[in-house]
Parts: sequence; structure tokens; C-alpha cells
Amino acid sequence: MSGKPVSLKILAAHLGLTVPTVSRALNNYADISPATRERVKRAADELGYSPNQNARRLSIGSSETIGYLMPRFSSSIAQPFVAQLLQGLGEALSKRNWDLLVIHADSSKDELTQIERTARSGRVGGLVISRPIKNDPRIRLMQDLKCPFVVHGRTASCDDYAWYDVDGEDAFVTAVNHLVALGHSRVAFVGAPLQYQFAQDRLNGYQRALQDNGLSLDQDLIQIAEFSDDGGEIATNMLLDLPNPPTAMVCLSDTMALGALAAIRARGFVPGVDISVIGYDGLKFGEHANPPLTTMAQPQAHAGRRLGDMLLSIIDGDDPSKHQELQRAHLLRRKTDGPLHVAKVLNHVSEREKIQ
Amino acid sequence: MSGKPVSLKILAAHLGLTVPTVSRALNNYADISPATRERVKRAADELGYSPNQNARRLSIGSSETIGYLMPRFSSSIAQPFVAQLLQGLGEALSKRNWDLLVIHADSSKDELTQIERTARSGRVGGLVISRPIKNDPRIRLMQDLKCPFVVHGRTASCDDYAWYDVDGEDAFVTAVNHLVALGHSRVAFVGAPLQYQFAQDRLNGYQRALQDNGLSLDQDLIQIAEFSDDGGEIATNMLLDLPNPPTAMVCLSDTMALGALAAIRARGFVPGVDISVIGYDGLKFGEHANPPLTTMAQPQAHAGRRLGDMLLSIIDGDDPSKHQELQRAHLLRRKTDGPLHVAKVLNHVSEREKIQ
DNA sequence: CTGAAAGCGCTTACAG
DNA sequence: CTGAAAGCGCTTACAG
Repeated sequence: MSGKPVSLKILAAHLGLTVPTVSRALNNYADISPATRERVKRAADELGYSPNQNARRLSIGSSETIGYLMPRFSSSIAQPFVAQLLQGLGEALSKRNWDLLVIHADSSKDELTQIERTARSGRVGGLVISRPIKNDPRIRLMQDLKCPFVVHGRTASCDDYAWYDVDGEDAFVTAVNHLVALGHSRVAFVGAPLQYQFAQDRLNGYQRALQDNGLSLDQDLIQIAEFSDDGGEIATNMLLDLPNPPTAMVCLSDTMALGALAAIRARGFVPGVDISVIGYDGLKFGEHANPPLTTMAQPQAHAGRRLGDMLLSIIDGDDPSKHQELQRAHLLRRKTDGPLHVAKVLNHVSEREKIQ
Repeated sequence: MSGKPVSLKILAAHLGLTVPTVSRALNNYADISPATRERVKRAADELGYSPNQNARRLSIGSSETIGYLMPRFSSSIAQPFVAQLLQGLGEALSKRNWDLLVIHADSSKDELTQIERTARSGRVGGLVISRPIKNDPRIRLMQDLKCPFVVHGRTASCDDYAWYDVDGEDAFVTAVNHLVALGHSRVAFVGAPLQYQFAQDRLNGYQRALQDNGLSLDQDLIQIAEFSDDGGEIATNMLLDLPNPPTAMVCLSDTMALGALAAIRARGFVPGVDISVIGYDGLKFGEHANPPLTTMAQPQAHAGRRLGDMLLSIIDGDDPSKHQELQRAHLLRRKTDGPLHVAKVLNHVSEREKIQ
């Protein structure tokens, strides 16, 4: 910008006042006469004064900024979450005029050094971390740095930091229970590598529900693939090639479920009739899947706002462990779940196995 | 953070040097002896020194930060673009260690005052504006403020600023030509309010293609609705209720096209057989639509990086008008385009109208 | 090659 | 109620 911004000095000169007086007037100090306060504010408006934030923040010793660590995308389906989350964070921050910085790790290799540098450079007063892996080293690092942070998601031991998560284990218990109630006993799990805690949580829910229902755990029915629609398709093909294929499946995400539907349709089966499929996320575009995808829907909209509020509280001095929020997902029935039929998919199953 | 960050002062004391010397060593000034430069750098690493950016930026008079003006979302389908765009911007900026600030307008009302304050506060050295409306006041404002900016999209007169856009007019010419080549002569346009320039551009392409092909322009075949899947569905229902309905349609976006498919299926018609539908964006989830959506695909991935590079060049002093980049979309045929049949959808069309 | 000085534009005790 | 002083943590001419 070349149109030299008005500084406090210029404003003060214009008013015939001194710089500190003008500063205090603008910041509503009580010891400034109402008359001059008004006069100063009017002049500030007229001249279009806006305080230099670098100077202000250096002076007050706060960056008035929080950072969002952008996750790297493995698949080409961009994350529909990100925009919503950022919007929510922005809403929470705007109440106090804080800024939102988006931080990309150049490579996962040096993400830690980058976090450390960011925290130490005074650019942010706190960080939002998403998609933690098991024993996420970023969490330990932030604790060591004594830099406030909140986690979108959880790790296995999550007592001593702040987080916001949806109960993936509970959701998958609900999903499996629903399928069992529909008569299914061979329910498969389509998942992604278990390094991400959410992948483990949801698998745990799947396994617990099988136990609760007295169903035995068949390792063949657990298929782990890349976290994408293509991964879901590959995993589903593995399942359908089984000598004794499942009649229902729960998928780690809606995106993976979309791949599952593609694999099922490709073999001439009808999802929701021949095989039931339940996704996870409740994304809007599931409505337009073929057929519309039944899913465990989670309340996305509030995550960003809650995380922002939490982080601000912690920066204000709150105990992080006081800010832990677990949301529940709910079953959103569309068209891919249905009662067990002795359907096409089972035709090639041998008599012996059916009797079991 | 409470673990008091190491300052230049501490580092200098630790080394038995003076603050400016340490500063110059770290910044690779030529007049520092190689020996001490190394010594200083090693110590900085060991103590985990990272310069306070507020101080640094105040001193050098640059925020080393650019801002991205986050568009507000009308529909609940979150923008899959945003994450990709931010990632691209981040890549461009990281080369020079600039930061990326995400700026949300509280309401569209005071977006302008907010932009002005942001520009004047020295928080950003430039701004990325997306989704311009016709005669977008933000562009004029940025020019008046002499604050560098780039636009993702264009306005009607776009000679004197920097922008990156995909040629929507050309894309819709291509889409309509394709449908005409398949035998269609009643091609409809499903659009959104024309306040957004991209909505106008694509309508222009539609109209131009009709002319080019010697087809008359039927105002009934232009349906404007809300920019969402629901909007697309409503618009399509209007079209299907016409006495003389279209046999093909082009939709402003993939999202709207998804709504169109839903409306078509709801009447028992088969998209791509009874009515052809072409969307725009080339979003991945179109593959999973029912049936997979034919679309004008655009090269999304590069937009962010290009916009970031452009903005940095302009901040360095380049003439903005030198940075204008128009990409082309290409037809991505999936399953919703097909040859004209005298199909179900035409059954109730009177003989007289068919002869026309 | 290194040090002493000044300044970036704010804020905040401290006087009067 | 307002002014004079000091400081936030850097960078950058200017001496020597």
C-alpha cells in the first residue's frame, strides 16, 4: 500500500493532542474526558485511522491471532469440512477481533519444527489441531511449548488437553445395532489405516457392537484401504469376493461409502436391497448418491465455533481439561439400509455355510 | 505461552555479542564474519530462537501476510473449493515465508468497512478476493486504497486489475454445442441470480451458442433459482412443467445439476436418456451421482498457487494488469449426456410444436 | 568486521 | 483530565 496509512502521530497532530492521549481515548480509558474522547473518535473515523496491528500487538504482547493447522489432503475429494470449520472459527474470533491464520505444513516431516517456530514467533496465541493420529506428537509438543491449543478430534489418552470430537465409537455401535435389528449378522467394516485415532475409534465401535450382539468377529470382514472413494471401492470388492460375503457394511466415511456403492452397483447388486451400506459424516451430497446414502450424521456446523470459544477461554487462562466436548452422531436413514433378504449376493454361498 | 520465548537480547547476551550483530548474522548480512555467523546460527538453533514476527514486521514495514476474503456460503453444501484454494495459496506463500490470513465478513453489509480497516491496519500486504459480483465495490475500494489484490474470477470490465478465472462463457458454448451436436434443439439453462459475474458469463455463453447454432432463444428455457442443489431442483421442475419442455439442459454448477438430476428422476425420467444434463465444475463427487454427471471440468488445483504467485509479484511492484490468466474448462463426459430421443419427456408435446 | 544509536507505531505506568 | 517517558523486539543506516 502506498497511500500512507494515518498513524496515531498524524491523528494526534491533527487534533492538537499528544499520541498517548489519543491512544487512550480510542481505547476507552476512563481518565479521558468524554468530550475529547468523542472528538478523537470522530477524527479517527474521518481520517480513516486504523491502528497498525503489528505495533499494537508488539506493544500489548499478544498476537490476537490463532492458527489453524491445515490437514494435508490424501484424496482429491477436497474436504468439505474445512470451509465450515474455518467459518465457525472466524465467528468465534470476530467477537474479540482476533485474526485467523491458516498454517500449512510443507511436509509432514517437518510439521513439528514448523509448529515450534510458529508458536515461538509470537504469530499466534494458540493453535487448532485437527485429525490427530494416535499419540500425536504435535500434542506433546504444544504441551511442552506451553502454547494453548485445542484438538478437533481426540487421541487415546485425552485427559489433559482440550478437544471437541464426535463419538465415533458410539456412532458405529448405533450403525451396527441398526443393521443387526434389520436382520443382518454378517456386517463388514470398511476402514482406513488405523494411524488416525478416529479410524481406530470407529473400528472399536464396530467390534464392540458385534460383541454386544453376540456375533463373532470375522477378520475377513474388516477391510482397511486408502481413505478415499477409491479406497472404499477396492475394499468393497475384496468383501464381495469373499466366499461368504457380508450382507451389510459400515464405512468409515461417506466418501468411502460412495466407493462402496460404486463397487456394489458394478456387480449388478442394489445397495439397500442386496447389501446395506451405512456411511459416516452426514454430508449433503450423500442425498444425491445412487441410491441416497444412509449415514451417521454429525453436527458439523458448531465444531468451528466451539473450538474457537474453547481456545479463547484457554488463552484467557482456563484449564484446558475443563474444555472437552463430545458430540453424538445420529442415524440418518436414506436409502442404502434395508432388511436382510436372502438376496442375490448370497447366491453363491454354499449350503454348509448358510446353515452355520 | 508462558515459556518465555528467547529474544534476540537473550541470544546476544548468551553469545557475548550485541543485538544488531546477532540480527545481521541471522539475516545473512555480508559484513558479518563467516565464523560468527555460524556461531550465531548454531546458538539460535540450540536455544530455539524464532524472531518475534510482530516486532520484525513492524520494523521492516511489511506484514509478510496476505489475506483471503472468505466468501459467505448460501447453501449448506460447503464449498469444496475453499480448502484447495487455501492450500494452493499456502504453497505459493511458503516459498517466501509469508502468512495466510482468512478474513470473514461479519455481514455483507459492512464487508467494505472491514476490508478498509484490514488494509489500513497493516495486517496484510495484499488481498485475494473471490466470487466478484458485477461492478464489485470491493475492487474499486482496493484500488482506491492502493492495496495490492488479485481476484479469483472477473467482473465485466477487468482490464485494470489482476485476476485468474476460468472462461465460463466459452465453457457454456462448448456444452451447448455438444448437446446440439447430439441432436438437441431445446436446450435449457439452469442458473442463479445474475449479480455474480460468473452466473452472467455462463448465461452469455449459453445464449451465444444458441445464436451460433441458429436456434431461437426461448425465455422459458432460462430458469434462475437459488445457487444450490435445491435451487437446481426447483428450476428443473419449472422446466419440466413447461408445455414444451427442454430435451437437454446446462446447469450453472455441478451442485445445481445434482438437483436437476433429482427432479428428473422424481418424474421417472432417466437423465442422459430422456433428458441430457451438463454441469459445471468437474467436482469429484459428480462421479457418484445418479447417473454420473457429465460436466465442464475446470483445473481447480492450480488456482490458489497462481493467485498467490500473482499477488506476490504485484506486491513486489508488478503492474497488476500484466497478471490476468484465463483458463479453459473441458467437457468431461460421464453419463448424463446423450443423443436426442423422441423420448418420454416429449410425449405430451403437441404435434404442432414438434413440427416447428 | 562489530558496536552504539535511532526508529518502526503502538501501549502503559507515572507525573502533574 | 492530559502530557512526558519508557518500552515492546526487532532492523538498519552510521561510526569506528
